[in-house]
Amino acid sequence: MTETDALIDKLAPDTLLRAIEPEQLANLLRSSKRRQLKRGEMIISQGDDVGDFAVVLLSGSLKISMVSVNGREIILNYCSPGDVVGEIAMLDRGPRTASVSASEASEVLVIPAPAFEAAALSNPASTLRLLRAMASHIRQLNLVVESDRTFSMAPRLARAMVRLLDPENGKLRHNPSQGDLGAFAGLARENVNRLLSEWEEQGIIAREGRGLQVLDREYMEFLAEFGDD
Amino acid sequence: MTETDALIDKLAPDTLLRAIEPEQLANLLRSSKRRQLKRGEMIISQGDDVGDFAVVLLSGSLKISMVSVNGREIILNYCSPGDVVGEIAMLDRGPRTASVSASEASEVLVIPAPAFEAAALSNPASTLRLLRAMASHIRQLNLVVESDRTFSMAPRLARAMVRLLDPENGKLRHNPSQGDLGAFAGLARENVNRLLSEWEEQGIIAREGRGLQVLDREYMEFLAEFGDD
DNA sequence: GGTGTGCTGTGATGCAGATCACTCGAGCCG
DNA sequence: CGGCTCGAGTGATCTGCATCACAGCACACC
Repeated sequence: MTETDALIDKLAPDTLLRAIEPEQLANLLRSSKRRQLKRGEMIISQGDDVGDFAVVLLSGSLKISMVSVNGREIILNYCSPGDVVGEIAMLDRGPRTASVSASEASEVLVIPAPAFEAAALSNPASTLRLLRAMASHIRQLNLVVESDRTFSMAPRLARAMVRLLDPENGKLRHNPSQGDLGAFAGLARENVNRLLSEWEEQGIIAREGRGLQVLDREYMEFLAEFGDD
Repeated sequence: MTETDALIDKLAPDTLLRAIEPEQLANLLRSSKRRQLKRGEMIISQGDDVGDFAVVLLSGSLKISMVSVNGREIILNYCSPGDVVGEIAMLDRGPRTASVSASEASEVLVIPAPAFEAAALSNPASTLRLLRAMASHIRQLNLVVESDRTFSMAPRLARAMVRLLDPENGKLRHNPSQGDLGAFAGLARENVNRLLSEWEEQGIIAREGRGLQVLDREYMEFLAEFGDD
């Protein structure tokens, strides 16, 4: 338990858990379970029809994805430590419409609905933080719809890459494969490949084995914002 | 003021405003302004960089849309009385990334951010209602991304029409033109036309002037859920 | 060593759906 | 009234991107 406390202390300062009063937090930790996930392991499966818990990522990285009826995988988002997942089905009491799995070995906190709600509502600061996080999520999704509908491949991929970009070092977080990038940005793996090759040739990105490095961030962000028409 | 009270009483029983305690509600009404909108009039414009108010629709119907850089209009959603709009930019304090306009003569309540937050947070029931509404919104958007990416025209249009369907009478709410339907479902107006003609021929829908009536709802919902592959 | 299994790289082909280019009818108004 | 704008309807064309069909490569596991 104290290790968890330690972990939480290490989280980014603006995460939901950090906004909860110490005593409420202790409460929440008491009723939650920590769980270790191996790479690829699922914590939430699309189709489960009771979503009575939420998950907070403590360390590692999670992938939120859904498989549509025709069998194609869509990666909705990646998560970093401090992020909350699974709140949607928990809050609106609907079925799980997406899966969550570990994209690398991870540690999570599994919080039962009542404990989560109690903690989130326990003080206005944490409630507002949750509301703001959900608001940003909606804004983000609106942008995804916009680019899916009106952008061509290149700017769509650029937008996906900017979303994954680590501002610190210009590398992509979560180390997605080309296939993953395709599922995230909404284009075929083959075309991801072609675009990356092209960008590498132009010196916009560099590839070192599995990882991608964005060299010309200006250009990338321009493309992500305005397309190439 | 009392007229507004009367209006609110007439709203569907499960709207956000109805979940607020009477005294808080009175408070909120005091600091808010009612406003009449003519058909087409805008209440929120994409690009405004302060979003310090939210809007509750009292009567009429609103259209939430955005224009992407390449000039195409995307209709994100339609709203019915009782719905809240503009909370996203208000909550996360970002710029307005979408516009809201009246798709018919409407009456709205314009609520300043502080009053809105105070009211929403004033009791757990209203907070939870707001959280749930936002959760459903996110779920809905995930489905939109799914269909945009993996469905062909017909099921995409079907999904859009099901979203607009009034379960009472099988008609479409908000009377969208074919162009609107296209912007809502993500396909070209010409193709909306072709699909509607086809469906009319097959007796799945009927057209009476501007309005659309869904005759075979089973079929429509099947298409919307499973596509046609 | 051999034989998976997963990711990458690249050409050739096909097609769904956007776009273009119209016509036609229905208000609406100066 | 003629001229306007706005929506519906419908063919012909064009093209971006998915799909198919490979080949090469690293790394694991027996």
